[in-house]
Amino acid sequence: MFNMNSKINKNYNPQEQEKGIYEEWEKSGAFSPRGKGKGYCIVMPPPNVTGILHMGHATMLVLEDILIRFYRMKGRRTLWLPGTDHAAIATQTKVEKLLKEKGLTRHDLGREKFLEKVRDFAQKSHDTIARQIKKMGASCDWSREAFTLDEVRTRAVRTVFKMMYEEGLIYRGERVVNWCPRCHSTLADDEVEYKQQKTKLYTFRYSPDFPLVISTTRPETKLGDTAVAVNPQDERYKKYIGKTFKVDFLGVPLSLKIVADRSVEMDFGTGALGVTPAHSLVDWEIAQNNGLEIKKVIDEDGRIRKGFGEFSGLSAPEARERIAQRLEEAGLLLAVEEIDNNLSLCYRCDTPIEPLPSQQWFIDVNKKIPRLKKSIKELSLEAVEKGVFGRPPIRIFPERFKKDYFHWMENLRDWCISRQIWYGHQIPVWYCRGRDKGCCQVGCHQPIVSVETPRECPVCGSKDLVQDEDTLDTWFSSGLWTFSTLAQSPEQIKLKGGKLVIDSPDFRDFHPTQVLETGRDILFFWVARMIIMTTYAVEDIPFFDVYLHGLVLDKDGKKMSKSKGNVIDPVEMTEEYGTDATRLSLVVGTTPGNDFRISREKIQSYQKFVNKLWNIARFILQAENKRSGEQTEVDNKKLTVADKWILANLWSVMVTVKTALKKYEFSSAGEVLRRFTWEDLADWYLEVSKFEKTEEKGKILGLVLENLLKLWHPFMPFVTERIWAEMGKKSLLIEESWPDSRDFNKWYGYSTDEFEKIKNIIVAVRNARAENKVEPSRKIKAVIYAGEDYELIKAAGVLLQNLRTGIGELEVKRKGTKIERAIYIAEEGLEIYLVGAVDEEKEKKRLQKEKENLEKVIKGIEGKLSNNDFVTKAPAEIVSREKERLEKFKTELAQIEEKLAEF
RNA sequence: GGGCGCUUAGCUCAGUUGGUUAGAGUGUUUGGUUUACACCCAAAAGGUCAUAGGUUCGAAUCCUAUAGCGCCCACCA
Repeated sequence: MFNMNSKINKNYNPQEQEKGIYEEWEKSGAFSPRGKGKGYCIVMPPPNVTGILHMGHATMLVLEDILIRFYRMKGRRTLWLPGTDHAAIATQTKVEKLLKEKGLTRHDLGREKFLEKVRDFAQKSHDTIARQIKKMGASCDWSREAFTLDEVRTRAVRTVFKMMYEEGLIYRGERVVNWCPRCHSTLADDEVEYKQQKTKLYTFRYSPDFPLVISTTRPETKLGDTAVAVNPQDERYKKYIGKTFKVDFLGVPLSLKIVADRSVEMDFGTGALGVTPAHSLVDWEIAQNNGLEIKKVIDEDGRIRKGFGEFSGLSAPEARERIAQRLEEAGLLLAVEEIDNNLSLCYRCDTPIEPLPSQQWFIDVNKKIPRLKKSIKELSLEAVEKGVFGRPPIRIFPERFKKDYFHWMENLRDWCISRQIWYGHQIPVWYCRGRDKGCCQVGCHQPIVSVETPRECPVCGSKDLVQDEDTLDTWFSSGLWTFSTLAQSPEQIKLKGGKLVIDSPDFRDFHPTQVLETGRDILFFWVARMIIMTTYAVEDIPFFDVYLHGLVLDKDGKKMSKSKGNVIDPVEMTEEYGTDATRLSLVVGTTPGNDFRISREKIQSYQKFVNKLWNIARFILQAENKRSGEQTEVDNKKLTVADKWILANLWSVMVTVKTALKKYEFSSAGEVLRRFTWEDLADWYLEVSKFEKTEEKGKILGLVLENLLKLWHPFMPFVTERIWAEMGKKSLLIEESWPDSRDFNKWYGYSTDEFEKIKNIIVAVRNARAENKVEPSRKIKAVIYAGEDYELIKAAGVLLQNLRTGIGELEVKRKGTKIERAIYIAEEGLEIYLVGAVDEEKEKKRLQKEKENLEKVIKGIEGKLSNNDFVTKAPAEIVSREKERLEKFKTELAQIEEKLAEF
């Protein structure tokens, strides 16, 4: 057993405990699925191997660990499968930056050498990340750890690629793509970022004889215009539609067709749009619809290509200047104005994007899959809308994100999956360079798509094959994550009856996975793509539920970023305040899907809580004066009102926590537990137990602690496990079973009212003393006229005297006469006099305040009850409750008024 | 331009299907070496629930509009 001290320290020290406890868990095998229960699986969103863990990762780990520990304790056969993502572009960029410091580029090293460097870096990152995941207490099954780029996952990637290719969903084509001239790679639509900025809008004529005037922010691309588009409704231009004009644009001949397109806005600029099919996504589509010629002006380095007169060879910005200047000289430039514009930037390096036509691989999202008679888009929409393959619809928490999902999916365009970088899954396509049979000339580009690396061309038998240089978009491989991780070896991944089959025990036990938990910013990047890939390939949903957490912001509500220097490192926090405190701070007080702030102060406050729990345990273990592991039955007949109260409350906490966790309401579960622990247990019941010494107390305290530790364990695994050991338990808490409220149903029947009454009296006495400024050390005499509650108050005398009320002598009667010159409390239908300590001025003030309070409430209730509509229309139960309350307050008011009359 | 979220105590946030005098943490004030904890205990102050309408017997909660803040999507040539 780990680090057991004979003496229990006053303060809990997480640093001394956590490592040993984690090792103990790992050794026990508790992280691996066990038993025969129903499978419950979460596949961990794989952190990128680009460096270290951040608060977002920590949040993900904590939420998932809570679910996993909860369901594990509930007896499910639980698997949490960890892994990392190679994050192609991000990782490659990181390494390129490191090289740049030495004045090198990846081309200086060559593909193989460079990849070696990247793999090295990735391995180091991975090791750091794995260590950090453990530090957070994540109870995931390391024996099944996966990597998006390992052998098994590669097999899955290639197999799905081949399927898609053979079903005609993957095609290679020329399209306008987002091109980063710096990275020399394409970017997916959602990898493009926009920045608001001022740009010049040039309004000009192509040539003196051309009838239309157009506006543009990018004159340099106008060299490639092949049409001018106008709105079909536009009266000004209707007469030109369909005509073609030959013009001389600053020495470059253009042939411009006038076409109609609804996307052209009549009131923007001149209402006429110069169409540049090669360098604008919108224009490309107009060109497709009208069969226009595509003329490429800018090359992959961002320079003007040959054949454009004096402009060839210039960079795009240079060409822009030059053209503006020439237009002005020729008197064709009519206006230049500043407008707000969104500049497209590469999300990795902030370089302006150059839309370019280029040969890329795409997934067709609208083509019907022959096997399923539906398109990828239809399938993915249905999976959330009404369910597919006999599964219920995928549930998204919080539900509002469903709308975002639908909107995104409905507007999804063909997915460009090729990237011009080296790190990642190289596209499993080979081209034959054999010349012997004349069929496979260089450039014939008849692709060979294969899972295994092919040895020879199936057509000509040539062995001179070359693999496509490009790699796949990183989301292609992470899109397969929920099922690719459930294969243990490449051989288990097969094609059967057209669909992909994972022939493994894990897949049978754990797919579909239960819930995909991740940051709300990843919904489109990843969650949507998993739904696409899984429904397509394995004909099933990847998960039943999606839970999205918000972004972690700094204490000023700003996004954390290295450049702002406001990053709080989660691991550093665990070292400073303990992992349990860090975990709580990421869970309690947050709302699903909403961003939340984190600060040292917040974590610190939970550190205090952890310590509080530690001391609660310390007290209970001392009070019991034994650390017996075993619990004995409590004798129900010997319970006091306080005993019943704590047990009944514990019962309802059990139920609340269970229901909340099942609905992913982490925060409210934690809140309920915190309240019970600190207020009910520590502030009240433990205090009671110091004075109300009954035979059953020790047993009850032990029972409460034991169950409380179980309920807290998913949230604070370390400290609870440690206390569990202190209790002398032989087993590990992680392996214990969740308290089933049904086993404690008798507690449900216990009334809490009596002890609540005692509590209220005690609070009222403390308050009255404080308001009268009675010195704390001064004992006073109390006389209580208890009426029907005589027995109850009599029995609770020891509590009334000891729980910080400063009551020395206590006299309890059924009724009696008024006592003058005493502090007077009318509470719970009782009359309480604190004798000999009254400060007339203060007491008068206090009673006055009481009176005003009561009058306000009474007025409110009377208002309600005098309203005929309320009495007739509100539920009878509400009305009678109000009546009762009115009675009670009126009695109290009368008592206080009578007392006030003395002054 | 389209959509979403937020606006509740000085600060950070809860507030489940409308129903006691709207809660917590933190901060503030007052007072406490009380044999688990000063990382503690007790008490208190502090809110026209953004604004204006509406629905309802009853609204922080449902509806409409407005304002401010934040985010997402689309993108304007």
